[in-house]
Amino acid sequence: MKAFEKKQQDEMSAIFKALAHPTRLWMVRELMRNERCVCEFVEASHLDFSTVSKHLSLLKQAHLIEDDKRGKNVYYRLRAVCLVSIVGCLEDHLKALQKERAEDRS
Amino acid sequence: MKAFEKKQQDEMSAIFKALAHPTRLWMVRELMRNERCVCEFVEASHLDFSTVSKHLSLLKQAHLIEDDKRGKNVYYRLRAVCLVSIVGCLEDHLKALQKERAEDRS
DNA sequence: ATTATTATTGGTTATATTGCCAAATGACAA
DNA sequence: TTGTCATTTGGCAATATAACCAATAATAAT
Repeated sequence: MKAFEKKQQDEMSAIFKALAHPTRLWMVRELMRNERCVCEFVEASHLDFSTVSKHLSLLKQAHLIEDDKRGKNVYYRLRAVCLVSIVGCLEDHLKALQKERAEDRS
Repeated sequence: MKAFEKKQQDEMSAIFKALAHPTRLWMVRELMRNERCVCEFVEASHLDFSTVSKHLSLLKQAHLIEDDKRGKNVYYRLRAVCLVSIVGCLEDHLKALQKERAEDRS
């Protein structure tokens, strides 16, 4: 494999790794609806501030979200628009699997 | 969050986790082209047979691929067709990022 | 039947990830 | 300046992951 292909593959698996944690996937899906500040995630998740901040920073490193300091707060929003279609695609896939399982049972 | 939503979210992050390892992502991309038997992956990756087998079994557990024993060999093939568009989507995203970086440098 | 081939499973060790706490930073407010 | 609020960073303990080797299973070939 050529070097730039390898690099792209590693970047892509870093993106998947960022989405691989339930909390981070939840965060991304929240940001698909609207921007949010860190404290809103803290409140909704009952996780420590530091934990939330680290999850967000990991998503940012993967270039999936971006941030923006306004007043006292740091606001995060979606950067990778393609996540919307990716999540939609996988939702359909999971629904199809569930339907298969339901039919197998009957 | 409702229970079935939570379950779906966990299943989805399991899918992302399965794709998060460079070797497994490579495997999926190979299977996007054609079915392959375990020994072909072993040969191409220079990894141990057991390592390859475990990676494949993880992808199978995530319902992304399926297998089929024929003769001496176990053949794996893609099950989740949506992976094709997902990978394509992310390739475009990464290319766009790279272009941005190139423009920032100039 | 015996042996060879292909793949999976179990066990171990090294490394990575996650979560919390405590401490540091940065911006606004008094 | 001093203090306060929102966030980030560093450090630590618990848990999860990945790689290899060895042992086992299943099937094909002799």
